[in-house]
Amino acid sequence: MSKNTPKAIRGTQDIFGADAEAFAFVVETFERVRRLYRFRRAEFPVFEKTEVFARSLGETTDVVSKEMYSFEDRGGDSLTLRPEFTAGIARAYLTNGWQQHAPLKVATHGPLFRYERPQKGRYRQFHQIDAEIIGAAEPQADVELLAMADQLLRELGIEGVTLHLNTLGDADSREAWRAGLIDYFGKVRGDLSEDSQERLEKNPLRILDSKDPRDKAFLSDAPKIDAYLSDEALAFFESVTSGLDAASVKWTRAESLVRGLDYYRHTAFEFIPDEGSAAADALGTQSTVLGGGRYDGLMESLGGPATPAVGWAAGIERLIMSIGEREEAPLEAMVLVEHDAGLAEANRLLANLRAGGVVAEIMATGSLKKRYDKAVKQGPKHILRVNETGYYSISGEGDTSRIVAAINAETSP
RNA sequence: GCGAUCGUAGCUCAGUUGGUUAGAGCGCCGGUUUGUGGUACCGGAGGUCGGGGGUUCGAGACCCCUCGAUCGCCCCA
Repeated sequence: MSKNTPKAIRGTQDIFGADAEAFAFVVETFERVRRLYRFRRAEFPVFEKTEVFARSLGETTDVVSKEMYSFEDRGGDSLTLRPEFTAGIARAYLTNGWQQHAPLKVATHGPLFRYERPQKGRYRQFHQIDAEIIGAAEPQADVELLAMADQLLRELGIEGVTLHLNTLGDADSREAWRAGLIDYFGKVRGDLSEDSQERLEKNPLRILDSKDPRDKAFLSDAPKIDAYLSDEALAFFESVTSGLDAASVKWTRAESLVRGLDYYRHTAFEFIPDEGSAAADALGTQSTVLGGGRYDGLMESLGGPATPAVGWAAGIERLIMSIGEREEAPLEAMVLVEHDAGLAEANRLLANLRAGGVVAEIMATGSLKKRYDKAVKQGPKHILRVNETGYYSISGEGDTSRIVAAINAETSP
């Protein structure tokens, strides 16, 4: 490679071969499952006005303050490449008058952008599948959304992943809990890690999942959300869990599972690989494979009416790591042109084979020996030989009926 | 933003305490053998050793800077 060949942008990836097949498998499976649950397909802009994210995520969050790809366009507007789906979908819901479709179930997928240090399972351009239910306040929506996620993971063949479930309560419960945590951790502030001392100011809930041993000593006695839940919030959570049980979605209570963003209420969840599972090994420390929650506070932050909603997103790259590589479609028929005079006949054959649904390739360059060598290396089930007089024989084991039918088919006009 | 490890051919890597024209396997191209199909053999192309400075008679190797990769921390899917 010449030194003046431009390199790829840090944190981006060129996906090819078995990984690309796995990527397609994830998207195709998601599309199939999403139809079963009647989620409607939607596409959204890759960039939005910066305020869409700044207002919904909160100016002080790490994502907004230091991880967004923001730029000024030629008209002087500040735009941002989407760092997540939810804010843009909320904006679309409000600006398009989609209240008329409420409760609206939407599914989408595509690239997202975050200026972060790349590491295992994290990229600056990454890809997610995403599902949201907007305008539904009932716990039934949470149940349906989670059932869909659970079925998707199973259909992807991902084993050893468990739904970790928590509730953050309604706005009042959440605030009271937050105050309780600040009070509790504030008393031992000096003994906390530097990171957690900072979290105490910015994001006290996050202290709960600190990995620092200095913090862990205080976690077991920390106030629990359950002590602050209103009757309504508790009833909501119980409806969700009983619904999951009825739908046989396995889950485990995760009292320290929280969300960094303020707009989350009630249900919060992540699908996390069990310790020691193959998926856990494959994912390293980026353990969460699918996560989401209820975000009843979001629409108002964008100037819309109070609108309840739940959603989740899953990183396609992480799903790929959990399911491993996928084979490309096997080659069924290799048309081997022994003599250049047979090229026209070979092209006729190829057209017929492919029209008949047969996976076919042509080999027509190099010496005769090279042609056979290269043809064999591609592992075709059958080789169709063509010489200067045309097609003359087929070799290989197994059923050839589809191929023979295609060979003999009338040439399409 | 912080830390650790690493960057040699298209790919995977070797390269002894610094010492002549930087190597191997695979892949690619050409050829020989073979029964016009997986074999074996012969030959060839392909590297300013990530980039830039420095130390030295001499740097792929040592030092500094920089870019990138990988794995952690923060944050998060």
